[in-house]
Amino acid sequence: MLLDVEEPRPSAETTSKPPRKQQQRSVVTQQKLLNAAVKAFSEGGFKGTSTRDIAERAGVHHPLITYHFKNKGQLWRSAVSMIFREFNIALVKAIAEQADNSPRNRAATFIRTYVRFAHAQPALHKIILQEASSESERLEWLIQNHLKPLYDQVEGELAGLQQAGLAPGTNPALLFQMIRGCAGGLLALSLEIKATSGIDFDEPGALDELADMIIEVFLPAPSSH
Amino acid sequence: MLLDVEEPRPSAETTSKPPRKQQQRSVVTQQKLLNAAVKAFSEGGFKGTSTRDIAERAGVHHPLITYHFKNKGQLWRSAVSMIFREFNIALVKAIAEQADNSPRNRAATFIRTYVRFAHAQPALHKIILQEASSESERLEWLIQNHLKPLYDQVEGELAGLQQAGLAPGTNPALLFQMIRGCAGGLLALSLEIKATSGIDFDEPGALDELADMIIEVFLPAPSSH
DNA sequence: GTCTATATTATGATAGAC
DNA sequence: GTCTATCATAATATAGAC
Repeated sequence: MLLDVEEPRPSAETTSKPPRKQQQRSVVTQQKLLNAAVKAFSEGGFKGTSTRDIAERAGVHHPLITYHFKNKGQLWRSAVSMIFREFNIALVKAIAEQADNSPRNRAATFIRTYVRFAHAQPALHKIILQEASSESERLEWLIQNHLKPLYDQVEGELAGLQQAGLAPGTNPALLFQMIRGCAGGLLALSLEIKATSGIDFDEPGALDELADMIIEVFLPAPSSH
Repeated sequence: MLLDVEEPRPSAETTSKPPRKQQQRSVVTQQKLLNAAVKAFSEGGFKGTSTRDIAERAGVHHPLITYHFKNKGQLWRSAVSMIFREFNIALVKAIAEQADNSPRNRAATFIRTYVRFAHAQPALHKIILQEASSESERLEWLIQNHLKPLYDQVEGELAGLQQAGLAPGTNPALLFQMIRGCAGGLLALSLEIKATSGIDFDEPGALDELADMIIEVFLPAPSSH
């Protein structure tokens, strides 16, 4: 059966029907396809990526994409939702684990988490870059389901920081976008940046250097060490 | 005949042969194709853009692409070289026209010029974003022919600013990339940024607000007004 | 310099055997 | 749930008429 990752069917506990064991086996195939799709779409964009390429990367026959995800567009949505879900989990976890829960420290934690995640999963930002280049149904879907909720979540925090004199500028929206561009945006360009300016974000310490500099520049608060 | 935009043949004045009038007429077609290619490639990436689409946008029959540019890859290179040439012209002009030629003012002029150009010609940065997502011959060519020369040109300036205490951080490469990400990177995402955070870079003053904030954040020097 | 026609391959999606 | 075979379309590129 077709499994829609966006709206999973009710679990066996909540239905009177017995669970279908065949679905559980297919989860492996779906995961392989999703991982391959994330990588392929982030590299080639939606139009520039063929379903055959995704199937090859996953080590799966290409008609299985239609079987599990109905079509190319649904596979793309499922793949995008997966990486945003992982990012949100990482973010919630990092915020929960921090000792000092002051506004400035929450912002610093957000930046460090964003930088680390964008390095571990550069597809998060690469896919945004690929899709934001022109109007499309996919871009609208991406904004409405993932980017706008994330922005709304952070905006209030930044405005508070600015009013407290802990962040520069007067436009919190602009401040957020600049931080995002310096964190995720730079990590998405790491291939080019390594070649032009010699910065290798894979080297130990490079990620922390970037995060520290972003914090130094955008949150020039009293020293915390 | 096939005209290579990268290495134009010598002008009629420098050769003993008479000028070919047919070539002069074909320049119009080539220019239409180049303009269409810049737009199409910046929106869909290389793989995601078809030569038929480019020909349609240019209002030209698609076999003419092969005729004028040999193949899709050569058309891409010619289009990219065109926008970088325009950018370099704008940059040289802006630096030459400024009154105060101090290092800090040169940097500020660079930022303002970059922001304005990235808004007028978002393809400059969009094409970089599209290509930097994965390794390819095109990315290597882009780095070697355009990105590395531009970086080398700016690096020394920034290191000087940092040593004079006029710019934050210790890594001039990182500083350059962050400025680039905040300027060109944000303008390339203007569709998404408008939808998520309401910033419209087409509105009067929005570009100056961005440039001012970049200068405020990255060049926190004595006030110049 | 411009056009039509076409060769060849790649792509998204489906049908039906197992 | 998995596979082979296949269809219809779109892609890059070329050949050759005008």
